[in-house]
Amino acid sequence: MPSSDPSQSSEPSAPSPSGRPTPPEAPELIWLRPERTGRGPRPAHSRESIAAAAITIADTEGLDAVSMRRVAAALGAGTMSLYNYVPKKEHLLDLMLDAVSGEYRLPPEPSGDVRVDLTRLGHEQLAIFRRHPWVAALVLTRPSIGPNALRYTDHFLGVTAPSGLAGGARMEAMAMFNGFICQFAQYEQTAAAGAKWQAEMVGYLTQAAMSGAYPHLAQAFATAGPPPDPDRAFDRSLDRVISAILAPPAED
Amino acid sequence: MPSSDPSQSSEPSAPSPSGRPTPPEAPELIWLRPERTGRGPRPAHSRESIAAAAITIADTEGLDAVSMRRVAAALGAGTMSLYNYVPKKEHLLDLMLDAVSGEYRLPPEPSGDVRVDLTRLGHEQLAIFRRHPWVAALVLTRPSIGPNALRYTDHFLGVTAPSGLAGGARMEAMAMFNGFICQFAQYEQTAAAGAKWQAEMVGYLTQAAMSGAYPHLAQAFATAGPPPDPDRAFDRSLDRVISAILAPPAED
DNA sequence: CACTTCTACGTACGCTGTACCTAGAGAAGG
DNA sequence: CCTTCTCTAGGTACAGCGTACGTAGAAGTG
Repeated sequence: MPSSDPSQSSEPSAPSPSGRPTPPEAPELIWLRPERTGRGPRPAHSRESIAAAAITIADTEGLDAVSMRRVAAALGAGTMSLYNYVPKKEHLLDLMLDAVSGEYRLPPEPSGDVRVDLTRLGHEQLAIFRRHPWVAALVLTRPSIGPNALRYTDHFLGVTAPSGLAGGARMEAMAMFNGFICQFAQYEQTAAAGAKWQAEMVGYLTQAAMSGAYPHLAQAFATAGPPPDPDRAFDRSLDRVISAILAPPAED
Repeated sequence: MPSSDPSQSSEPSAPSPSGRPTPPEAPELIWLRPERTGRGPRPAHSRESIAAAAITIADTEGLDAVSMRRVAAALGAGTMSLYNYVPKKEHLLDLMLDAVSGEYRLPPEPSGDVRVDLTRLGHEQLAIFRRHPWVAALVLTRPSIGPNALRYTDHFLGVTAPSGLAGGARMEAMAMFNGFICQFAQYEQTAAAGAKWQAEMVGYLTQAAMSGAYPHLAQAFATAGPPPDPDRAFDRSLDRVISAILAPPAED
């Protein structure tokens, strides 16, 4: 089928006539690139194994430790060999995120109570974020929707179907839902990262509150009780988010 | 006063007796470090001018272009001189974020209507995020509270004071409020970043929806109307967030 | 068989953050 | 005054990063 005349090409996207074939329009999205074309030798690795290796590194040593060299070494491959599987490092991150999204255990059928289903889903999401501390920060800055994330999306849409909200509204709802949980997890992570940082922060805040320059902050400090249990705080806020989601749309 | 006997030092935080004085406990938080100690020559730059230079670079060339060398060059200084002002690059980012927080124009008195005040505040925040496209991604991953951010916090607490919520609850409310706006801005940014990316994403999604593997996604696609105006979508979702915030706490 | 197309991977480049060191400026103590 | 001490300025250097490019060989296609 590629035997058409190569001489005339009005489009600038045509393959260059030079030595290297210059794959004409390699999609930016890695999910649109086939993992295997069938020609040539069989690859020694798979996207799955690559993602797993990278995730192991990120879990144990942090996301900064995930470099192309490091992952390649973990696979027993040369550094540049990785680029046969992953055109850019960003795509490696995409693979990692989607692999983590594969950890969701989604019940096959909605329970019938939207609140119950969403609460369950939220807890599962938080558990995943806690299991992989690097995920929250990554997903906040890099939205990427692989096959497993699509499964999650589909599940969310199914669970919220009885709410009476339209498709677009449920998409927005999912964005709010995920966003809240992500940020909660991210906050937990940074707080847990450095005890010294947290101690200094508390000192700085109290000092600021007592300086008189921030009266409402001082008042809030005074009326604030003991630091809340994170799990209870999560449940409380998640409840608010779910309520916000399920409220009937405003008639403006 | 520092003429006490240096021989015995029971505390491990004492300056080491070696040649270098080893600044005993430099705080990790840059806001706890004095900008100037009074000794030695006057610095040629200020935190403010450094932050301004870095912000200009980030605004025009993106956050990735903000490197220590680049900022130093913009200031007409040697690369390593920057480290006299900023112990680590992270702290430069802290300076940038707080400088941007200084752009808030906060009305001196609450209007009396909490919803109105919060809506106004949200719009101002979104405007800032749109003015500085790099801020959203940064603040999502790096919470840092400088003096200007404290002003904002204080304002928020003041505005929400009539809501009847306790101090801690209003802190959580602020986290949700800021988090939502941040994420909205961040989504806008990534969507605006690459038209090609967006086009591919749409193609990928529709293809996925039609594949039959994601029935609810397909259904949502079918019932979804035209892509909503971003400003209207923001207002709609912001309204929901404010409602969630102002709802009385659950009595569980 | 030849031909094409793939994989594997070494080398190399430009860039990053920053540890360390040397000068010299200028305030503080005698 | 001079000495001393602390600060600033900035050069050099290093380890590590992402990745462009080129080459060698394996595997599937005609």
